[in-house]
Amino acid sequence: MVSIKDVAKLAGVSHGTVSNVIRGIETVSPKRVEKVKKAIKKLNYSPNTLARSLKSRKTKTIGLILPDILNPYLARLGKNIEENLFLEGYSTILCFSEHNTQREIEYIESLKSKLIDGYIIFAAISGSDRIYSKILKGEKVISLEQKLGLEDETCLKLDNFYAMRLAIEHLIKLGHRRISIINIPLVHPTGNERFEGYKKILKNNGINIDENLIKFTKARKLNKANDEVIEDARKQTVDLLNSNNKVTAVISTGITITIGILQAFAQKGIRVPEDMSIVSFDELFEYSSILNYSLTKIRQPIEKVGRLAVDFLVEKIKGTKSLDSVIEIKPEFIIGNSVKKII
Amino acid sequence: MVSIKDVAKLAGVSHGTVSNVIRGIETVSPKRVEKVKKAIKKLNYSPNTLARSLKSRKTKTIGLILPDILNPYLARLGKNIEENLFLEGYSTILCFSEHNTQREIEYIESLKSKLIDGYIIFAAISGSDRIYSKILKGEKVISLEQKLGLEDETCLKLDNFYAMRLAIEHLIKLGHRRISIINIPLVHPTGNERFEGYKKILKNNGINIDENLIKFTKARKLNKANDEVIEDARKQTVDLLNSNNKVTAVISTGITITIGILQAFAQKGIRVPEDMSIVSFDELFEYSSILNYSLTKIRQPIEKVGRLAVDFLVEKIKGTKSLDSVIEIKPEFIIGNSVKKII
DNA sequence: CTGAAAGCGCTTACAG
DNA sequence: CTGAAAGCGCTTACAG
Repeated sequence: MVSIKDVAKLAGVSHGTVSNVIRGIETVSPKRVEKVKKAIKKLNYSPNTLARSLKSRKTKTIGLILPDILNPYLARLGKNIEENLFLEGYSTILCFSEHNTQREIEYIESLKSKLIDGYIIFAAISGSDRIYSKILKGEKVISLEQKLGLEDETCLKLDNFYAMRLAIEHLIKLGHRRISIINIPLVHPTGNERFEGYKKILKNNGINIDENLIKFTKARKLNKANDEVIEDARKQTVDLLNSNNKVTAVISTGITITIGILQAFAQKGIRVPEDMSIVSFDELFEYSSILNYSLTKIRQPIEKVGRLAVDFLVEKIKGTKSLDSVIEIKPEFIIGNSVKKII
Repeated sequence: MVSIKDVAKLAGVSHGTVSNVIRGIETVSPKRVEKVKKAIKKLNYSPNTLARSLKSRKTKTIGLILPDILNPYLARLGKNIEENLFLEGYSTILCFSEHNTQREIEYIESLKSKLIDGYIIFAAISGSDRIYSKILKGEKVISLEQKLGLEDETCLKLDNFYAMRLAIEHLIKLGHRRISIINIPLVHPTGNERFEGYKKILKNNGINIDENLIKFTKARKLNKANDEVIEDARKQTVDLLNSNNKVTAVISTGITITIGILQAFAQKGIRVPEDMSIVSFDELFEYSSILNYSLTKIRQPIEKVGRLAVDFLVEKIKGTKSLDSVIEIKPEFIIGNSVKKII
């Protein structure tokens, strides 16, 4: 491997000077810059990032931790973040926690020993674990969807209350009052917020809460696959449909749940929107074209979240700006034709 | 940051001894091992991987380059590889080339300067570019799906001829003779192999090639989105359906194409399998449950490919084994009910 | 403007 | 069995 010394020798200068040329330090005379550049080209030299990082304490590498990559929302978010980091000159070490906090810890330990410059973390289950504030002490962190409870943390999350309001008020406007929810487990902060929103907004609109219309998928066990969540959602929906409760609309709190709901509908011969209306958090993207109707949905602005996460992290690393601790992102509401007008 | 010297001081030994303890060198006396371990725990010391790598020339980091992550096949493959690498103690730097060779090159250059231990590469467009053999000279590389033309390279790819034979012979057995193909562009080696297989196997079965039944999606432009491929496939399928050619079955050579085909079917009111049969390379995974029939498909054994890719790469890095240059993987053939029996 | 030198935090022969 | 020392390939004051 060709080192800075080889370049220095060929160019007839000290290796400190070569370093200065590479780093664009202005003090080097034009002739020497020329000679060094020629030598670099001739030797096809590229600096050893490891050595550079050892001294400079910057690795230009970011750790991105996501629960998984099969969920299309997470896949797009991950892709978007990686892309933005690339544009900012950072490499991304991507880690999939498989919704497993223990694994997440292992990843973080490994990343720490690599001296990465910062973290973007979509936490596995519950960010309330105090463990994060210990192992991530002093690190630059952007958290997504849920806070980790760090001292200096910026969290980007959906405004779940607002999102739920969009969904429910749309349904009410079209005449629905028997509105079911298939919800993420409450141990998950997102599940909790969406559920609280559901109850409060119904109340605000003078609709009583009916326990029979409220269903939950089970909390994820370690390594619980998306397939199991789908199956949970399917079962809960079948339960819902089997009981005599006059439900006219279902709110799905996540795309994996939506898939389970649609399975149940298919199984019970329920047509959308003729027999049942549905509003979904998140979306099917390419796959949506397989349906013969378009889903009314709450769209998370992935591009915006990805861009903000990277911008904020870069600012944090540079130390140029102090930031709010929680930034709530407003969703878009996309009206398809999966909701029937019943008045 | 606490360094090996701090540990040495606290333990009252030289830092070389600390290093030996950490690396599990047997020559250190038990008492000192004890003292060092205590000091490490007390200081919460973890070695600086950068410094270690600088000397040892091993970074325990692998670069994984994929065209994108939204394609569900690639997402699963990526996840699987990352998981296997994690189990082997490697971190994964994941790079999405966006089907763009230029970007791929930039990624490789960046990874090289990070002195990563090896590469797993699913090349963007055509691996025939001589550029790879230059920039990857001397690196440990496993290529997926298509060869890069390196001196010492192990390539894992689907046995496309065999896969196509399974598809066509199944169709023929059920009475189909007017079999269309919607194909990946021929510039892509995979597209070429599948198309050659299509022609040869039809011929072997005494069926003449009919140009009217052969359609291609357009070659990807830089950053061409999956949506555009879907749209290409939809258009080609509509063309196919609009011409009077008595087609009874369609072979899709990839899942993105399949989505476009299904869009066209929906648009033209074509029911599967009543009005048209379909066999698809790759699968819809979770999304398949949205369809009211199950797709007959060629399933790539993702777990096997992921496992093999990592095993082979680890062996390559250790230099323990010399490997074949191309390893062809047999697919599974999953019979659903998207093919109608017409005899 | 330039080079010699110290140092980043490790690993790794080697002398004792 | 142990420690002193060289060295990995850089960066970064600092003296001249």
